[in-house]
Amino acid sequence: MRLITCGLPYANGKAHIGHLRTYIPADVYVRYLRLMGEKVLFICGSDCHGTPIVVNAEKEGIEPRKLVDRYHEHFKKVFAAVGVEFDFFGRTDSDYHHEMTTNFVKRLIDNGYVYSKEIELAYCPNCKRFLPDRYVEGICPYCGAIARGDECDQGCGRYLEPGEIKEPRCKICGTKAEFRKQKHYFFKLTAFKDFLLDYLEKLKGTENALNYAKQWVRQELKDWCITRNLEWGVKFPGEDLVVYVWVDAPIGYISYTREACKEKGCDWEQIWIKGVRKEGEIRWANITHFIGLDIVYHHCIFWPAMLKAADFALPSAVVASGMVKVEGKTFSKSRGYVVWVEDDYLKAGFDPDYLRYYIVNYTSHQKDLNFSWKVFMDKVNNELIANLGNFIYRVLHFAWKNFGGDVWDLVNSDEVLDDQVVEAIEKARDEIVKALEEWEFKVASDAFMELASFGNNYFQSREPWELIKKDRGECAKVMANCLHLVKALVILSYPVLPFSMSKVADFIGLKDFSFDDVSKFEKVRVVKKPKLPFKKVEEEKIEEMERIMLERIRKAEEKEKASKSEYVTIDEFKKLDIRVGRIVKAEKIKKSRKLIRLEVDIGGEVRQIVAGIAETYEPEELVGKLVVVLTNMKPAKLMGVESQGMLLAADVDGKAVLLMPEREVPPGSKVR
RNA sequence: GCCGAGGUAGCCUAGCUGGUUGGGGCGCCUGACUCAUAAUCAGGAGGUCGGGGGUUCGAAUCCCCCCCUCGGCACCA
Repeated sequence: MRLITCGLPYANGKAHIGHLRTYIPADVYVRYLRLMGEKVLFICGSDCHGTPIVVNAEKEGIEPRKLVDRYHEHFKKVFAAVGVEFDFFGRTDSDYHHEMTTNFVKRLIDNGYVYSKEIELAYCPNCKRFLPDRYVEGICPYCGAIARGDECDQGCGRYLEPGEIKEPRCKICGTKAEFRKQKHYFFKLTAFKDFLLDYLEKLKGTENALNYAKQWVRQELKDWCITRNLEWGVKFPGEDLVVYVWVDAPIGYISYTREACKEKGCDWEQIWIKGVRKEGEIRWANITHFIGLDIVYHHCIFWPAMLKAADFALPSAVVASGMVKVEGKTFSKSRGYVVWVEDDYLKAGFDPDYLRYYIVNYTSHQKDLNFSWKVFMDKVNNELIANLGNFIYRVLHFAWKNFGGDVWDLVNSDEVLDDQVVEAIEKARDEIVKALEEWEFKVASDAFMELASFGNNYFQSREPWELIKKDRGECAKVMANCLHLVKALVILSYPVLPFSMSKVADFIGLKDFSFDDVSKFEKVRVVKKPKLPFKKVEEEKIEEMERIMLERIRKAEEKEKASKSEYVTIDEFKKLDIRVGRIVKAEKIKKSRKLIRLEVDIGGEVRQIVAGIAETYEPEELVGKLVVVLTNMKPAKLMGVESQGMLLAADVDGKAVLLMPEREVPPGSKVR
């Protein structure tokens, strides 16, 4: 039994075209393997833990599980709708997964690969808890931008070590966080450097994944903190901590396999523990991981090290899909360059097979894929329909109309197939088999498109529409060849186009087919009135989709503008010259209710400042006090008196309460 | 900055252990045909193979420099 997995979708948002770039090729691959007679288990499931889910659930005021329920069901629905058929689709917040993870972690501990260490972590005194990952917000010590979690994602992009972030604040309540020591657990990743170097040399898969991983391992590995301060997650044995989500998520592959095996009656330990063969230090399992480029590190480094440490067998291949672009621009949910599978694609009524074909056929699996509605329409109408669909339909329709679907009465069944037809079919099949070995799904799909093209050529050059008038027998012979081609095309393209080809298979009474049937001689008949296998994509519909996308991009731009003006960059903040000053003189401005005229020493210079604080303060009590002054405020006249600065004060029900330094400082001290 | 992957006609690409006129598909132009979802078939136009230098009898293919795009640079799910 061979295991194929897909990276677990994070149950924190809806499915978009970026997800499908991994799942659809994986599904295509599995369907091909099955047609070739391999026994395959295809599993996946939701990744349900981690801080983003907890943070978002908190924002919505619901339990994390509720949030997870929502997206878990969403993904299940979307996968079914686009024909990605997993044997099992689990979730990591299930009991079976928790049990598996706990046992796995215990094995890591028992084998001596886990140790504890005290580290300093941000702690919110208000919420009375440690702030893991995305719970902290602060200032990047390198560039001064606002940093989120342990990453300066708005500014320099650097990763921040625990304790490095300046002015940490709790993301939930906004309280200033403090650093407190706490014991955490680390996985001895460094112990696996040589092992990983060896493993990565032998691991199969796409180069984009393997090269990255090798480069990382050659540089420097660090031990890996595998615990977090959260309620939501798998409990770390004996502590009030949960295991880091990236520890428990891949273990999902194992727990889902076990559940799938319960249903299918196979042996999960055979797959994950015994493996298929041993080669030096490595015990290989027959497992292929399909993932996105963003999680190569976890699958090629953490994961094999964990498996090795826990005494499991190791995956044999990691296949990483390239990035997705939308209308030529880098994929971005926040900027509107996104195609939501359900809302944009499925609800608009497009055939899922079209998207499958586009994703598989646009370019090599490893390269960037650009999704454009215009290109989508062109590919579907000009390639899928004009070539493949047209050939199938013209053959079925012709045979049905002129022969009632059965051409065999007029054909001597032996020697009826043309050599060139047989050759073309075998060539296409061989190319597909070879392409799949290299995970080149475009090459595979090009092969059956080329066969369809051959079919059109064959049909055109034999002119059955002329033959039918002169020689029905000859015409039947040509059609026998064409029907043979249709059967081959149905089988060879079925993995990419399962919905449409199932329908076509039905027209010719083809059931339970496999690659062996591709070149096998059978008397193919049209058993029911054929219908068009594909419906054309309408130009108006595409224009509508483009409008929707443009509108979304426009809205995103507006939103970004708005949010930008809400934030102040450090440079903008630096423009403000804020200093501590000592009030040397204070008097009420006559005829005013609120204004007090002050003379403030801001370090060698005395400024006249008018402040609206008379409702809260008497002039007498102000003299001698230290206050905070914005000194480069544009001067303005109030009640005829010029104010050359502004006192900073808290607004309490419309009344000013002055900010004062917490201890004696020299006037002129800069505030920052 | 460092590392990786790329830059081949409007678009997607093959070729890259150097060797006859750089292949194919989509689009475009012309013609043919009508069984077919104006589908199909034949023919054609279109490329200084990112730029520069070098090695060689000969380079898209090897070496050097530069430019551009995308991604990664780790405890972020």
